Amino acid sequence: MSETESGRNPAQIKEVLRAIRRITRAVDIQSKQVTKAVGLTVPQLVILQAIRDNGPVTSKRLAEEASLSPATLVTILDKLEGKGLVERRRDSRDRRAVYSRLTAAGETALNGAPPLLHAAFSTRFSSLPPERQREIIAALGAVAEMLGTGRLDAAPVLDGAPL
Amino acid sequence: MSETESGRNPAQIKEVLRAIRRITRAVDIQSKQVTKAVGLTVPQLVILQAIRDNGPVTSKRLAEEASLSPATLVTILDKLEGKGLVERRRDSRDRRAVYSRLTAAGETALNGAPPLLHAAFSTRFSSLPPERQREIIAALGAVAEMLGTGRLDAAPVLDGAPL
DNA sequence: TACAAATGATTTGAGTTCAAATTATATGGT
DNA sequence: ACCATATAATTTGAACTCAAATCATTTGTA
Repeated sequence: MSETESGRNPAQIKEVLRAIRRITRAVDIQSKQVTKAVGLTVPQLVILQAIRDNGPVTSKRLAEEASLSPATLVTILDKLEGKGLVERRRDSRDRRAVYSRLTAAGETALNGAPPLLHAAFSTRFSSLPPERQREIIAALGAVAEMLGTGRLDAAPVLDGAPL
Repeated sequence: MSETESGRNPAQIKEVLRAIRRITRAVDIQSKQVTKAVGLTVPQLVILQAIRDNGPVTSKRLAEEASLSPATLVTILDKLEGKGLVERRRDSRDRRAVYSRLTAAGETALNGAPPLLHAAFSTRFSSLPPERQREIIAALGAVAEMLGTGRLDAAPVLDGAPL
């Protein structure tokens, strides 16, 4: 079945789509498991981390940081605020902007949180040769790029791993 | 801190997670665009294709084929049946099983459907050297494998190794 | 000054996704 | 035959996701 056609190759494209679906599903399932274990979903943990790592930060920036739409971000922030893990406050200078910061409870929750990707994945991935790890990350990044995510400030992603 | 070789490399893992989020987002956005253009979402199209390619087929098989949970599959099948593109019928021998098939309208809809991944992606991906294409597909597959083979069972994600 | 355009956050509406519980049917063991 | 277990589909409940519309505020321009 190995025809090496140089033009469009729908079969290859289909493979890509298929792999993406498998990855998405695996992540979803993992997310449910984490949720059951810690009471926080993966997106919630991601945002919590982003707030911790960036200090008081606007919603706009958080959305970019986490590759989420503003709409999605707000719903997650609503949940986190509802749980008392995050505090939102309007900037007094520019009253359109809203800054989020962790509460003490938020810090605590984050410290007790599990790794965001399945432990088994971490183990397997870490046991690959560093070179292979870089290849995989580069490939994922390339796919994201080609899919048009480009939009973002793409610079920092490619530290010494040229495609 | 020199954590060069202690095994785990959180930074790399984080890169992977980040890339996956970007891919997921790109696919979501693409899906919305397709929906607006065709009136069918990407998952709906995927299932439609799977039915066409597999003939009358059980829900269980469809779920596996598309890497979706049974629950998700049913809701999509509900939508497709509601639109008159798919027909479900119980097997008379094994009355637990339900077979889906395309209606004439379903065939038509599928013939007019656009490629499932953004045209821009197809162009870019197809213009890569075949070898690079294979590399990327292999990398995606490897990630799916490492994530998915979760084989669940007993993998308590406890011991609070924080991220 | 006044008013339009831009910006930031939010709400609304529709869809997807999963686990867990439920319903219906089949199969295997006693 | 009878009942326990297994299998297939479905329902239920809770999150996530986005685009588009909306509200509030700021900035730029006539």
